[in-house]
Amino acid sequence: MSSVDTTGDSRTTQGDSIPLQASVPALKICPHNVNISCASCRLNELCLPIALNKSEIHQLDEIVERNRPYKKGDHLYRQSDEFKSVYAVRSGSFKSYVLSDNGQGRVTGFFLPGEIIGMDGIASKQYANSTAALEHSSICEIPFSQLERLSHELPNLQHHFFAIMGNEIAKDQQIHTLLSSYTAEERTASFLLGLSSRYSRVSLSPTRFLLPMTRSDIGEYLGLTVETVSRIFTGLQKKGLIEVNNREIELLDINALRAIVSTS
Amino acid sequence: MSSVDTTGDSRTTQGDSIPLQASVPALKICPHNVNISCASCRLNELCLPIALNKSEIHQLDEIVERNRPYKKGDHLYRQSDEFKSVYAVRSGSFKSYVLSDNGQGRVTGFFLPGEIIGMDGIASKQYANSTAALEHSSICEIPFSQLERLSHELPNLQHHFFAIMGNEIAKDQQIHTLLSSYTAEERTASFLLGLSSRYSRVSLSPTRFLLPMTRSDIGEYLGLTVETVSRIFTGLQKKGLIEVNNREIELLDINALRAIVSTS
DNA sequence: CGTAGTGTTGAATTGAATCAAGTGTCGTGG
DNA sequence: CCACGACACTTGATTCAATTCAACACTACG
Repeated sequence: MSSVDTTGDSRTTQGDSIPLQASVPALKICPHNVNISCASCRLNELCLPIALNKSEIHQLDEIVERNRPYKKGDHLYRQSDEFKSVYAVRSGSFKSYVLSDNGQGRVTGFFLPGEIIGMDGIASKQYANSTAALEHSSICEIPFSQLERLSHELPNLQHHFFAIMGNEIAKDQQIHTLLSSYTAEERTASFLLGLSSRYSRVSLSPTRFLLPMTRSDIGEYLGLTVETVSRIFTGLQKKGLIEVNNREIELLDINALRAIVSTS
Repeated sequence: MSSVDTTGDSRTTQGDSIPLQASVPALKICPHNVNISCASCRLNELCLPIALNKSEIHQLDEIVERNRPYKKGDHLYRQSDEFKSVYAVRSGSFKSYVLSDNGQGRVTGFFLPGEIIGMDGIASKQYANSTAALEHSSICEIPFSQLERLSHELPNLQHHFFAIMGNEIAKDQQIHTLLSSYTAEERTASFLLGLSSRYSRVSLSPTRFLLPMTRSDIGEYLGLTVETVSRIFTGLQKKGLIEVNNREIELLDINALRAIVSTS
């Protein structure tokens, strides 16, 4: 299942007209290589293998399926599909969303390298949302029944997966607080700071990165309209806290952004 | 630990001046009995023991600590306390909340009998919120390290606890959608319907129950002010969809409430 | 019996949504 | 390589849902 092409970095620079990635540390993680193992994966310190020893990692490797890369817009799964696997992002990014009755979507999450997708399907045995690639991306698919079996054998893995799920729960509750009491500017600042720390987690710049999602995605995620997100961005720019050019963003004053968030 | 008093039902009717519980099926689950086992617990079909066989339930019983009942306002734990246990509500109800920097609280969840509290602390090893009893309540405390150990031994328990956590994740994401795109009326209707199905899950009336929380708690949970919650309640009452008397509520037209929710 | 907490209602204000009109950007096919 | 069309983004003017401010009623408890 996986001696596909290597696809390489054909699209690393997709979307920048300015020669940006030449002057600064990489703005992207790229290797969409399918012939990689957990043991050699650059993300193994923050993904599932964390806390596993060599032989355990090898066992994990056995159950991980590395599919061919996903193009922008390709779906990992759709709402109500039978739950089968969780997915670890290896490169690129994804968004999860639900379609409300009136047809318009609401984004429930964004996923960057090293993060786990699909845990919302565990209980009901079907996915509660749809998940699509925001750019050319690659994925490790982990069939859940096998993950359960292996967790049973490896207490470290069980412990770690409990922790991953607990982390998801804690994160979701922070968002609950964010949405229930923060203003548009506070939400947006918090969102940018969140992205910042997630990028720095995978050794990318915490102050300069490309937004893989549209303003509309951000708005749907934060409970705001596109227009408001746009206005807040230009507002923050005018205050000198950030610098936005299209999808490229630089956080000029992290502390001031933090101050905005903790106002609430 | 746990041959404390039995405390009984001293306060089952706390809060109702109208002789309500005489005329309808019990509005409350009451036994705050500490001398109960998972095997004999009325909630064992929906709490942790689900899917366990007799001998497995017995093993679970061994690690569960049944503390003395909690009075209204008593805390299970506080924000930043070291994470040690998860808790299953046996009777009564609880709320989780965080205090924002400016001092005012934000409710992150309500917990009814059979539901599990404290999973937000698993990843970071400390609780992300404080949790307090909303009324006289009783709890089963399950030390997490022991739950992990036992989960390792009992695949059924591991499977079920993954499901419980997955369910929490799915539920949190529904709230994300609720908060990011529903109007005040839609949120409130959805909240009432949610309570309704959770009460019916523990064999209480799905159409007539006592709200254990204040309007202010509801507002903080739904991202609304007290005044708005109050206005929405009276609005729904005027439309004939519900009947509210203080903390006592009756859902007169569930379908109409559902229609409000799915408008969005 | 009085006081603190809880809940209701009204009037004024406001933050974000909506409506509307544009500009900018990207990918496609000629 | 350029032109075209679709989509993404911005900005302004107006509207509206919910908050805020304010006053008051009810309830529960020591």
